[in-house]
Amino acid sequence: MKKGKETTIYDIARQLNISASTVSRALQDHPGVNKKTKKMIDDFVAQTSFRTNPFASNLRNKQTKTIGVLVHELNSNFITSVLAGIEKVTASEGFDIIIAHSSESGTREAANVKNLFNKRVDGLIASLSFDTSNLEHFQPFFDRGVPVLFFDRVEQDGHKTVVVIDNAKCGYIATQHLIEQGCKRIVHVTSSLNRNVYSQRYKGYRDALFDNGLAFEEDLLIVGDLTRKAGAEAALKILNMSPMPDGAFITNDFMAAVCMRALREKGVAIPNDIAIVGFNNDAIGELIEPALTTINYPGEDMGEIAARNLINHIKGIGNLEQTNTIIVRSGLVVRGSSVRTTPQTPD
Amino acid sequence: MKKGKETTIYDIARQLNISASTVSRALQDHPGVNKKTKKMIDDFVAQTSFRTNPFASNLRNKQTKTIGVLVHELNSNFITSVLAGIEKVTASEGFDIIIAHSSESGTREAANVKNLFNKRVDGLIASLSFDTSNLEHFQPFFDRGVPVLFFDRVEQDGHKTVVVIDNAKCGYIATQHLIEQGCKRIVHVTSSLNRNVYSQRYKGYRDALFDNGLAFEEDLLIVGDLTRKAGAEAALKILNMSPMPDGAFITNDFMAAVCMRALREKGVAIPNDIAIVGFNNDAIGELIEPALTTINYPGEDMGEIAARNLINHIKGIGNLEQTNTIIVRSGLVVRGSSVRTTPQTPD
DNA sequence: TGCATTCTTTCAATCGATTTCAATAAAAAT
DNA sequence: ATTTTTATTGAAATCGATTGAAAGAATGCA
Repeated sequence: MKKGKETTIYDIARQLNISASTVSRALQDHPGVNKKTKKMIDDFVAQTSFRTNPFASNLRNKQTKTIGVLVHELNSNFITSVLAGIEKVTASEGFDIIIAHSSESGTREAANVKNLFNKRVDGLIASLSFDTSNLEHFQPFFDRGVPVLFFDRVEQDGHKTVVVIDNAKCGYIATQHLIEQGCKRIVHVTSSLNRNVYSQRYKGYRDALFDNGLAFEEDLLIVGDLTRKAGAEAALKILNMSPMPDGAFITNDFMAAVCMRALREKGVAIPNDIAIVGFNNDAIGELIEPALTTINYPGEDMGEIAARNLINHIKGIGNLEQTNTIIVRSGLVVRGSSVRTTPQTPD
Repeated sequence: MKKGKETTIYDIARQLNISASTVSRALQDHPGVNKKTKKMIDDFVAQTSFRTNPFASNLRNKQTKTIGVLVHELNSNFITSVLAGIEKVTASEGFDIIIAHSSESGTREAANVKNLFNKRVDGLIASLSFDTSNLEHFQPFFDRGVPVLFFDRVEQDGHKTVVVIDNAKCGYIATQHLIEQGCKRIVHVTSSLNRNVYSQRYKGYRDALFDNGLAFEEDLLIVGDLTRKAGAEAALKILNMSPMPDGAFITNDFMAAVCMRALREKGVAIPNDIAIVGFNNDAIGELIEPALTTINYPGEDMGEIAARNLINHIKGIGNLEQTNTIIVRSGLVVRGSSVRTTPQTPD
């Protein structure tokens, strides 16, 4: 049984005394094949272990039926949800996905992009790494007309098709919510403001402060990466502020959880001393104490929408170049970490 | 710039007035090519946008440089770590991975296996779904001699190559630890005992009880799936037991976290009323209160080891058929959820 | 100088599926 | 009965890279 020759359409043709062309056509349900002939071929194929050779076929067709997915990191709830969404659509359309992750490094991202290009994916879905500053490395795709669709972490130049949530609005809602809980001094813990997601949330935060007549202070902005260490440092900074802030909008649930734990260990009461809102609606939010108020960020939907649009473009239904920005709905999920249980003392 | 013709080695050959064979050999660093010729070709290629056509190449070589990864679910910290480990190795070896997930369904698993087979992956790394009861659907791989390596969730028939941790030992250690903390009635919350990982952990649990002279009672075994709902139900069962157990070994950190939260909401003190040990060392364990004692389960290492062995087999270095079982080290991580802070009253 | 040896390069076949064009057979129309 | 359509099928070229065998060029040796 080991490593025998693969059956090919020629083998089938020979054994049925017909030509390979007919076999090929029959297998593709080409209309111009006699029903009886097709049945004969189908029956025969069902008995043998024939599997079509995708390389021969791709070589002719110049289509790979594969799309590349480039993400900044695999170890996050959000990303795996997106992948699940993408997978759902691609699988049903008979496309494979090749997943590459950049570990937040622009260099690795560029290498991955090049690799996916060489593998001749029919399209690309990408979320940019932390320190990606331009899209030069995507140029081969653009030049060759291979569709690229960005999601979540995107460039804000407005010339590319992107699938995002309204980060500014979410930032605004989160901050507004804290203000409504009586918070007057709200810190914002976030990451590199060069990335659209973070700069937009920051913008929303600033706008909400402004609209409510609250002053913004530089000190209230804490920028770090998204590691556990950064979360702990943020907590430390918050503790050392005086007066201590009474609210925190943290750009990521994991960071928020780390922060909360550190603060609580120092005896800070949440939400009464400081109310907290996270971002992402990760599973973790419901398991920590108090449960975390957060922005629901529909990863699976984003994945589905991205994949659907890309595949439609590839298939010639719809056109990515017409669609510029697809905004996925998102919203606030209120839980214990932000809802004050005792009345606030006025200043 | 759009969709121009791809450059091929024939184009290169024509423009340099040499034959395509020479170009092909030069690009593969074949020794029998004159240094000057090679340099000329390399220089030329560097200027053009040539990229080799992997389909033509695969068609000849009958190698896809792709390995399939079949997992039961994407939405877990453990699995993404495994994927990261696999990706690390495969990327450095120039292999692509195609990821498929079965959503814990045996039917989808079979469909995915078939698909990966048709895509002609050079090898397969798989973790079985929940309700997979036999390996029939892998038969095409076995028949054709395509290497398959199972990890974590495996069949226990001993004829396949597997990468696992010593689940029985881990179950034993976890239980022993609880006993050393003074626990006398220890529940075990787990999942389908048809899966090796859970049955082995259960075995370890039983052995530890036995070795310490503690009786096992059917009631102390709670079997469910790994959802949040199942976690909440388990907590309810525990609450309704009388006398209430004083220890819990839960097969998964997420479930443990859900359980803990539910118990605490009912006023149960952890670890003093009930000490808890989880399994997996997910990030969540350090963020909940109290922090969760757990078994460290090195996903990334398993991924790396699996990929390394598979690729070595494919490359003819080493042979999977000689290696039967690879056991990855693992161990207990003690945190607050299991360490009693007040002395236990004797019975 | 003549012949053997080593280096390079080319020729041509191959991998397997697809598709254009032509050929044949069968059915329909005149 | 003959011509025109229509339905099926087949022959052969094509996609692009690879490789064994053969030819050609360059070098060594007597």
